[in-house]
Amino acid sequence: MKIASFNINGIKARLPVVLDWLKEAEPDVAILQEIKTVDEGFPREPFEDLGYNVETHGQKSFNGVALLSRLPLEDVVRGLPGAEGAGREGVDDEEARYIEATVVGEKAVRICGLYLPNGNPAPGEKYDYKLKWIERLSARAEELLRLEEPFLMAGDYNVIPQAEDAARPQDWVTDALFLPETRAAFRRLVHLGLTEALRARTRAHELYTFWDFQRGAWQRNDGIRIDHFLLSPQCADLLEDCQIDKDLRARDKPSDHVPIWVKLAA
DNA sequence: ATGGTGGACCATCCA
Repeated sequence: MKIASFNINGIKARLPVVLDWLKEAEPDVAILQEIKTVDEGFPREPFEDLGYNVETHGQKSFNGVALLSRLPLEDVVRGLPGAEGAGREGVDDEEARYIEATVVGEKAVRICGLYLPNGNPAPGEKYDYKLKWIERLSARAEELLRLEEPFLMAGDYNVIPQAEDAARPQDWVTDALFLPETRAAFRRLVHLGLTEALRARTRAHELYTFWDFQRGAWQRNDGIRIDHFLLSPQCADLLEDCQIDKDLRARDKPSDHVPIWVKLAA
């Protein structure tokens, strides 16, 4: 089973790119972030025409996540638990950033798709919200780990785990994506017992998933690795491959992110 | 210190 994650930065602007990618990459499951539309505004038909079931958790203009799957998506849950009092002043979790569903192939895999808050500027309300969001995600991971079944949490974490995951780490030292407190929170999540799929497959450097639209970041390969797959132990046992589709960034009207995918024996 | 680009959408917010 091939499962891909892609922050598409707006489905309305990215529809041709995403459809072309699906036809080429042929993932069984696609986890999308930043659809930037309400559920009713998501163009379901072109994806259904490619054989995908579609589940969305959207909002107007910002954020929004979706799951596409050739196999049925079962037990869909929208939103990350524990939003009570976790939001910024007056915001809470109207921010649509999380969706879960189960896909049953040879084995059942629980798929958690997430768009973790950016958190800038830090310090501030937005950064507090980001750190709380990671703690809520960790609490959900602990719940799922108790089941001792295959699950994965994938998406745009907005976390640069280590200096080697940025072309210019010195440019990010005061940024919410790379602050020590951010990296420590991400490390605590992983250390609950999850496996970071890409690093389980390679220690190679210059493996990035995001290049800013500004300052010619792509042309200078000034990238960062912030899109991740975290696997439960039972899921990690099924891991066959994990790669980044870097070439998507060079196309017309690209997203600022590129897809990352895993292959599971499931 | 600022503005550089891009998306959603129409006055700015977010990244």
